[in-house]
Amino acid sequence: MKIVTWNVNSIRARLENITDWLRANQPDVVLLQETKCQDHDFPLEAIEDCGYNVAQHGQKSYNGVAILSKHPIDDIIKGIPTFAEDEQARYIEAVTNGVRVASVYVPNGSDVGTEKYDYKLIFMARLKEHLAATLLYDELFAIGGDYNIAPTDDDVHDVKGWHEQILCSTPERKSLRAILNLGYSDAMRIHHKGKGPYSWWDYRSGAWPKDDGLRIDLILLSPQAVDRLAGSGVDRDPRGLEKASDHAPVWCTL
DNA sequence: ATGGTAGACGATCTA
Repeated sequence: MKIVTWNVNSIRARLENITDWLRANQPDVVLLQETKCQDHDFPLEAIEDCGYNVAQHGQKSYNGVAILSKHPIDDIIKGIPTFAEDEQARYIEAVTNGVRVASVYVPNGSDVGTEKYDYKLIFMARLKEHLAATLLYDELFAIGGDYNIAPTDDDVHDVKGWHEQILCSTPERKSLRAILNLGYSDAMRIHHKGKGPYSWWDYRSGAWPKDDGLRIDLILLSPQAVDRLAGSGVDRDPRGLEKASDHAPVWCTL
């Protein structure tokens, strides 16, 4: 069973890239972030024509998350249950093919010390509370998403340039460590040690040709899921295409 | 301290 997380930076602007990739790669489940549309504007037919069921939690202009699955999708939860007051569409969870899956779009945080940064840390604390509670179900559980946090310096091309900057600051990394410390694993790091690979390259300043990237897109797995983990990786190819998202798909197989 | 690019949307905001 192949599970993918992909920040597509607008599903409507990226539709052909996405459907081409779905047809070529045939993953079982795709966890999307930054769909950037309300539910009624989601290109449902085009995705269904690729063979997928859809669960979505969208909003106008910004954010928006979705779950695509070749299997039936049940028990859909929209928003983090421990963060009911959150007005932004950044979390969706469901059960499909016997696996609980979630798509999360963690706030970017803008700059260290800003109001948006505070919101990011609150979001991470609420996410941790929910994941702690869900861990007690002892299920196969995969939480894929754009965490907007590079876990360690190995996940950063330009370590000096990003030192204590947004996406790399110590409080952000601690908030992610706190989730891992509950008992979740960063799937990619089971198979890939050392520097890289990255999952996001800024559109600005020609980051992609220089491979000046960060690994901020992760799939976290419950212990039960890690026991079934077979492989993981980043598919860099879609990042090099015309009209590419600034993020590449990150995958694992159970 | 700023700028660089992209998307939604229709002036800026977010990333």
